[in-house]
Amino acid sequence: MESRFDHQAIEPKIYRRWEKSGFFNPDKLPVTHKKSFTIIMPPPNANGALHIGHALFVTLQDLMIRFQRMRGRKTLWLPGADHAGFETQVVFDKKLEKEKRNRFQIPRDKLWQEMWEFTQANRKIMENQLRELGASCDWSRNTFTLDPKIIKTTHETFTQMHKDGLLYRGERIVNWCVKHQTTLSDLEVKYVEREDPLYYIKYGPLTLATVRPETKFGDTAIAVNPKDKRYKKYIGKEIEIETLIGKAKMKVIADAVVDPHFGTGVIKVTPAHDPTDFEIGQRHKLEIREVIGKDGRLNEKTGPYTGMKISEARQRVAEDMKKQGLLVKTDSNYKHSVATCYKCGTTLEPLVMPQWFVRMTEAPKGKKSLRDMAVDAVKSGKIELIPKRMEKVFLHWMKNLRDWNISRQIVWGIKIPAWYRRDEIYVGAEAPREAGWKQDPDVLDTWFSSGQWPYATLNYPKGKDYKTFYPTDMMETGADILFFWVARMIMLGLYRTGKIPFRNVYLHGLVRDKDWQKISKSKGNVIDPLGVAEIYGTDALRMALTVGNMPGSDTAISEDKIRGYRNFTTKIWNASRFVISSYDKKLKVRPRYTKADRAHLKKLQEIKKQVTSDLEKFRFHHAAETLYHYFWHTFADKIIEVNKSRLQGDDLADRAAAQAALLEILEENLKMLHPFMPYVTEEIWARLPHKPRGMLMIEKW
RNA sequence: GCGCGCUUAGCUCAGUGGUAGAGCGACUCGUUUACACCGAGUAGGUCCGGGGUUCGAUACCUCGAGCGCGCACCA
Repeated sequence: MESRFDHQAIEPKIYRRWEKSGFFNPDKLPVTHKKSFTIIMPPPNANGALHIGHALFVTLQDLMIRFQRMRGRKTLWLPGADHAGFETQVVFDKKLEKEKRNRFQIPRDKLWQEMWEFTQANRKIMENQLRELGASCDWSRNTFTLDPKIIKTTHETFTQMHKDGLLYRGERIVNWCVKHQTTLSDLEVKYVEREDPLYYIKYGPLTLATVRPETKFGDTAIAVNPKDKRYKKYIGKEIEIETLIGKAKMKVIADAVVDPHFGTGVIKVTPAHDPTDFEIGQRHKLEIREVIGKDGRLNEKTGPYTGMKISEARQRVAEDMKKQGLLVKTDSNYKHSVATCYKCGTTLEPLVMPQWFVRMTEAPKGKKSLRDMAVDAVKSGKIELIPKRMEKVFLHWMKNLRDWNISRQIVWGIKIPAWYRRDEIYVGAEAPREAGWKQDPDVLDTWFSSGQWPYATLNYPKGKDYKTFYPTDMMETGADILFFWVARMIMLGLYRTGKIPFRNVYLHGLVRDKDWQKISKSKGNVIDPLGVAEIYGTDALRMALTVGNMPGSDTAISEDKIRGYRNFTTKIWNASRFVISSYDKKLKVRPRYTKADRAHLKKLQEIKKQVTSDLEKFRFHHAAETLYHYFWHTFADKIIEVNKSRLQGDDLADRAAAQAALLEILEENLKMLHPFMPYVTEEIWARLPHKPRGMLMIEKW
């Protein structure tokens, strides 16, 4: 044996052996593997290379899968790739921008084709990277989120939800990104603190405070708090105001959302351009008067301000009001939070548009609401979140749920299976036969389809896989997509299949750099997992990502840490090399164990018990550390050292005992280390001084 | 505003109702054939602060401070 583990040469060979064995596929595992254990892989976005976060999920999921496979479970780890709707659209938009092109000038079919090719190319790269990271997933079941079966399931769900009254198309106020020219769900809104002028302006006899004077042309009422004595006499009356484009009459209404302590206690109500005002408008049946268009400019209802951008119009309106004596005062540094696009930071424009919404909190007849189904599943313990505290976060979010806008005005996604003709709506994958129906031009929020990933990939409802592997055992994913994805999977899974989609949810945190900085391209601290694996070995990277990584918490990684586990890889290699080379196969003497031998073997059993229990309880960081410490500082530093002389001794029975004990401890360590460090352990396993034996990968734990 | 966390050795973090541990880093010594990608050893902590429960708290409760995060219709 060489004195180093040559990971660059050996890793690819081992992966090929694993893949060729067929054992990644649960159907090809030995028949003794009966009870299933399933993880559906969160499909990585097919719009770029894998990053260190992906390496983390591969590490954790692969270690769970390998552990369970060795424990005799019929393990399925189903891989996939995500078309990642809006996210990919944004990436592709940037690519187009570099090429001095723009998606709004490219025909839909052509754009689709280009994006298809782009994502397929990325997929290939990604899948090979998953292999390099040692992922023992079943490539025969590899699925893309735009595969026909996924689209079919998604359309069926949409249709069924519509029938059940869980979906509606409504003119509601939505979050419009002027740059990306699409609406976003509430989750995709990022609120940022900002300082803006707060203008106190005269509305007839009243004065009110606003940060958006430019929307005044869309005002259709003035509101005060019903309990506010100052304004009681105005409630229900019409007052005359000066609008800058003529005089107008406006009704004063009372609504409890108005905070009497803010500003003057009076607000202007602009139902078309403010979420709160929209709701007030609904309650009081106010006219929705749109004065801002999708282009982010004021429209023809605004007289001289027509065509101006919002920011410009705001200044001009304020100036003009000042000229006319309508501006009472301005607070220049008013702090408030502004809704922005989570991708580009553009201030979102609340606009009223017809969109499809999922009813989250209202129950269809005789059934529970989507929210209640999910809340019950978690509260009852049918689904467990790891760490447990995430359940509180989950429930808190569920409490504040609102209806979910699933329409997106982009090209890249699954088309909404809805058809319109005059005032009629038809829902279904195919257009009705009669002429004149036009399909909804929008696509679905990507999370609507990925929310169905667990049962869609397993071919619900009739597939054999669905019957064998659903509900799945573990959903391992980032804590940052608990709401985006996990919550939706729980709700949609329960709705569609009547069963929970998974029993456990393990949530990992972010991988940060050694200075605890978030990793980003702009900071230049990106760690390429494949690059590090190339230098230090995949096993080292995997250990570095496992040790010290608690569920739900961020973790720090540094080159030093990875190097440390590369050294550990070398340690394993050399300790094994010593045990193997000093093992005398010809020695056919019955071993006579000493007290110390028995104590060592007993300790080994204790370690095994502890590691097993840690793995069962998802305490991977702890299991990894225990093994590291035991192998290095007990086995290598102590046990091997004290046995060196016995291996040369004349007492053959004692010599036999020493070499047998060392070999046994080594074998058990290799097994336990395998889920964490699959490559080096598999390679050593093949070199053990024994009759031909199978792969470590399916060795019994 | 509501909610969730974190605070332990220089750094990254474990951990337990009986006054503390690891890895990395620092320092000292060691070129003993498995391994210098090594070994032996040393230094370093009022376990954020106050109060409480307890025979005993770093650990449990409570208040507070600092930091981080999530949710929310602040006009």
